[in-house]
This record gives sequence, C-alpha cells and structure tokens, in this order.
Amino acid sequence: MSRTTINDIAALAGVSKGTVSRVLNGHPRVSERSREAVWRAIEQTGYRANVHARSLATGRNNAIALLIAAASDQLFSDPTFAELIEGVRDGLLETDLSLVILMGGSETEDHRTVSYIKAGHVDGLIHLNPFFDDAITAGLPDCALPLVLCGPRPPIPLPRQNWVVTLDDAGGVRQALDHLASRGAHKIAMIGGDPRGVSATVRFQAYRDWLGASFDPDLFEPGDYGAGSGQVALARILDRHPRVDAVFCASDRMAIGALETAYRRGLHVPEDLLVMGFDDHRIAALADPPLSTIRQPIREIGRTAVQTLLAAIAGETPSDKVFPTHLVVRDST
Amino acid sequence: MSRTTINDIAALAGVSKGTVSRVLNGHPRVSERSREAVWRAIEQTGYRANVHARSLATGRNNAIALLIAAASDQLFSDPTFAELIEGVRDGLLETDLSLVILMGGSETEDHRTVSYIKAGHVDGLIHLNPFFDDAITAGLPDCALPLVLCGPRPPIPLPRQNWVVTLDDAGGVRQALDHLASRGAHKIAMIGGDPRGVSATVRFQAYRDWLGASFDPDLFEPGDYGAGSGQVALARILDRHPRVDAVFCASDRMAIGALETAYRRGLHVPEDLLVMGFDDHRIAALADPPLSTIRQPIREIGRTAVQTLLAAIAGETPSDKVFPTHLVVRDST
DNA sequence: CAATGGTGGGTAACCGGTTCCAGCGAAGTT
DNA sequence: AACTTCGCTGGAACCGGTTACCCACCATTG
Repeated sequence: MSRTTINDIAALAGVSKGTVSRVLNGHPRVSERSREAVWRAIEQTGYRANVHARSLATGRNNAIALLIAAASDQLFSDPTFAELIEGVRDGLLETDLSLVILMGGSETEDHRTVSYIKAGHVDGLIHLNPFFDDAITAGLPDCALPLVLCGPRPPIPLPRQNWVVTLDDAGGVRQALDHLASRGAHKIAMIGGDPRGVSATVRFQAYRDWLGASFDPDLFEPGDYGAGSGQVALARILDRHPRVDAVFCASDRMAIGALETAYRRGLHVPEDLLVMGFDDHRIAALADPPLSTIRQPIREIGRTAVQTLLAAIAGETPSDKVFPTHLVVRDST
Repeated sequence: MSRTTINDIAALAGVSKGTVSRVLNGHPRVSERSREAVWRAIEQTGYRANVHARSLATGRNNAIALLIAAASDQLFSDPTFAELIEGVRDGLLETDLSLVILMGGSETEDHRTVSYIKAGHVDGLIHLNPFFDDAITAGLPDCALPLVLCGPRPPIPLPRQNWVVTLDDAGGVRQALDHLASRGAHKIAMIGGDPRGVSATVRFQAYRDWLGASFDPDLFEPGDYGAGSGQVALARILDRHPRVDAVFCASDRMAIGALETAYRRGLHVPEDLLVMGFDDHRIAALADPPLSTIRQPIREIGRTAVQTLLAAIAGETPSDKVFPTHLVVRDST
C-alpha cells in the first residue's frame, strides 16, 4: 500500500537502484537496454522520486523563496506584484524547482520568514520589494544563500552573494518629467510611492534632482501605490497649490485616483492638468482618459531574476541587470 | 564549514543522537540532566534539524498546500483571498508547518499544481475556491491526501477524505433579500459572482428560490467579484429594467462598482436605489454611501480550515463546518 | 538478599534517494 | 595470447534524522 520506491523500480526493471538513479538523472553511461527497462517500470507504476530523500542525498532543496516585505493586504491589491510573480513563475517553468512565497509585514511574520529560510528550506531568494528598515533583509546577511533583489540595493548589510535585477527608476522618472515639460508644464507635482520602499525613494530623489533649485517640497506627497492614496494625495496638493499644471504619479493606480480627484474638482485632463502614471499596467490604457505612463518590463524582470538566481545557485557569477523604461503617451498628457 | 548535525550536538552534549532526537521531540522519558545538556549545545551552535532528513524518517512533510483555482491576476485583486489566507496563516501560527500557495488558472498551471501535489510535497490541502470544472480538483481524487474545501462541495468526484469549511451562502443571500424587502424593495436585481465558482451558483440559486414565481432572468447579471464588473453589470440591468429599486451584489467590490454606475446615472442611493454588498470587507464601510452588506467570518473560516485539516492529518475525523452570516445595515439601504 | 519493575539512554536499523568505487566483459592494441 | 582501455553496472557508504529494541541501573518489595 505504500509508495513505490526506487527499490521497487530496480527489482521490476531487473537492475540495481544505482542504475535506476542514473537513468533518472540522465547519466550518460547507461545502456539503452537498462534505460528502456527502467522507464517502462516507471511508467507502469507511476513512480515518483521522494523529494526529501533526494534533497537529503544531494544537499539541494530544489526550491526558491519569494520574499515580499509588505503585509499581505497590500500584496494582494498590487497588480505589479502579481505580474512580477507571473514573471518569476515563467522563469521557473522549465525547471523542476518549486516556489515558496513568503510575506513579511508584521514582526511575527518577518521573524517566521527569516526562521523559515534559516531552517534550510530553500536554495536561493528573490526579494520583490526591498525596504529600508527591512526586517527580512536585516535577518539575512548571516545566511549564506544567494539573494536577488528586484529593486534598488538598500543601504543596509546584505548577504555576501547578492544581485540586483530591476528597472531604471531614475531614468523613468526623468522620461516622465521631460515629457510633461515638453507638453508645457511649469509646476509639476509628484505623488510618490510607499516611502519605506527603496525604489520609491530613488524615484523621489530623481524628481528632486530634475527640478533642481525649483524643487518645492509642498508639491510632493507620498502615497502607497493604491488608487485611494492617489486620490487623497492630489487633493492635498491642490489645496496647497491650486495652480499645479501637471502631476506625475509613481504608479498607474495612484494616477487613476488622481484622475478621480481632478474630475471631482472640475479639472479637465489634459487641458487643465496633465496626469502621468508609472508601470503601464493594463488599467492605464482603460482609464478615462487613457493614461500616459512609463512602461517597465515587469514580467521580464521577474524572469531575469530567476535566471540570475539559478546561475548564482549553479556557482556562476551573473551580473546585475537594470532594464530601461519606455515612455507611453496616451490622452492624459 | 558544513551545517551542524545531530551528531555534533550529541558529541557536544555527551549523549547519543537518539537522546538528542528525543529531546527535540519532547519525549517524556529523558532526564533533566541530558535535556539541559542538549539544549545548551543547541543554543551554543544554533543547530536546526534538517527538514528533509526529518521528513524522510517520519514520512511527514510538515507542509500543507493552499489551492486557488483562479489565475493569479484575479487572486491578486481579491481582498477576500487575502483575508482567507491571513486566517490560514493565523491557524498555522502555532504549528511549525509551512504553507505553499499553489495557483491554477491556465492548463499548464493546473497541471503543474497537481503534479506538485502528487510528487508528495505536502500532507494536506486547502482549496480556497472550488470551481465546477476545476482541473485541480479533478486531478485530485486518486491522491490520498485530506482536502478541506473553503466553499460548497462541487458536484464532481473528490478525494475520499474531504471536508467543507465555509459560510452559509444561501442563508446570507436570504438575509440580504429579506432586508431589502423590508426596506420596501419590489424589483430586486442581483449581480452574481464568477459563474465558474460553486459558491456563486449557490448564491444565485438562493436568489432565484427566494423570488420564486416572480424570478426574472433579466434582473440577474453575472460578474467577476471586481468593481469594474459591478459597474458594467448594473448598467446592463438598468438598460433592461430602469425601474429596478434594489440591487444585491455578491461582493462588496461589485457593490462599489454599482454605486459608481448609480452615481453616473443620477440615481440617489438609497432613495432611488437600494444597494447591498456581500463580505463586509473593510472597503464597505468606507464607500460613499457606506454599504449595507452581509458579513462573513472569512478569517475564521481560514483558521477553522486549518484546524480541520490538521485534525484530519492526525487521523481524527473532524466534521464539516458552516458559519452563519450576519446582516450589517449601513446607509446604502 | 533476591526478585521485580520502571526509567533512561545507547545501539542499530531504517527512511529513499545519490554517488563513489571496484569489477566485469567486450573490444582494441601490441 | 596477454594486456589495456573503456563502457556499464552492482554494491556499499552516506545524507541526517527517528524509533524499536534491549540492557543497565536503581529503587521497591517480599
């Protein structure tokens, strides 16, 4: 009644378990006759190797973890995460590795996550959104696993083996601001992302640098990437500066919230106010009016993160990758 | 340089590895002296048992899987999933089991998911949203793992060991409709959930049964639980039946979409149109106007699902659990 | 003082794979 | 014909835990 093991296959195929193992792992020096006999036995029984026995013997887990610093309610409302995860799954498709999603957020969760990693369940880590005060990342330096960051490298101690696969945040911001300026904007506000995240800060700094001496802190308002925060943020900015003629948002969802506020205040987009998003998520094209935005190759970032991590696990030394962004002009600017 | 093993601990504590194992597993017949020596050695070295060796020896995985039939973009936009997962994590908190989230959706994904389960990675399954034509569920009957369904039991072959932990969908629908009727509604429309899901169908049937002879198929419109679909669905219903005086939505997000359509059409809520949601998600209270809805103890369902599954894994025979819903009256009715 | 009973703990088998090593037979070389 | 060489395979050790079994030891008891 118990599962079939490699011994059963060996007996059935009339070979030793060593040979069965060699067949399973594609070892080159196995005779055609043995190989066939083994595969026949496997098909006949529906045999599947025991993952734990294999991991114990090889020392590999055949699994990687996806770290997410945000609490799960944020995670589950952010389509960018969904797409990044899709990309990661794409990258994993051809391998037989499995993917464990670990979420942080609360102190308990962060602790459990670090503990899980240290218990040796996985061979490598992909961190989706590094924070500054990231308890997960903070707990990692002393564990020897390779780590790939999908975002700018945070200024805290990191594991020795770490790589960055991300987009050119600063370049994207400059593309957006250049575009708004070319459309005649003089007073450009910005609605930023969650300030705990490293990439949000990089985007903010790019905005401040671009404005130089004319930077005005009252024209900046942080958000949390969600539509609601964009709505509130633009309202606050308009209360302080009714003459704002353009607003650049660090996510498409916040831009859609901003559109809502503009609508309620009787401001026409793009005549009275230029609005830009970031991401080029599906919802950007469906907005009213369709949203100009900065496209980031989010899915490809996910795929590349996996490739980089696999290379690192295999002992190679991959390099960091920073993807360029693209300006997408629609009707909101 | 390699990890410390149970042998190192045994040597350090001056006992045999059997004793170390007994200490680790809380075996009662270990002397105070040995126990202390072992714990001291463990603290000193930061020892952690190898999960694979343990699983191999015990035959247990110490892991359960969470199945989600929907594609990941749906998953990541549905706050109900997020909360259900929170509940599951709550339930798992005291155990040392780990949680693997498996998403279906496409044919490849479903296949990979079933394959993962059959490879023997987990000890039990929690299925979050059973579908009718659910490839994951369909692939499960012949694997002997216990399965807990967070939703009505679908009318397809299931694994022998299966339990249901869910809410009283039909009762909730009746509560909503009774309430709308008590507010004077005569022509009650319904916006349903994704018709592939079993619980959406149960809710629809409850609606039809409640209306009896006066049921009119033109007053029903399916959605996908998202705000956008609620918006479109109410528009369609109003086009067919401008005199509708109440609409019951199978999710709060769809209800919020419906509010938007009502607003755009100049209908005042609740004067011209009563609107009800389902779930009592956080957003319901924040809607404008605040949404009357049916509260479901979603988080508790998650917690209970875990308890039921753990009991089943332990060889006990738990019973199905159906939670009652509660009417929450706010300003939209 | 011998028989008894219970407790603590050492030993070894076992879980199901991988991999190194040695041996064997066939083919090639001198 | 004897000696290499080479491809293939069986056997055994090993990965790091758990657990059944057995024995030594000590405290009771008759």
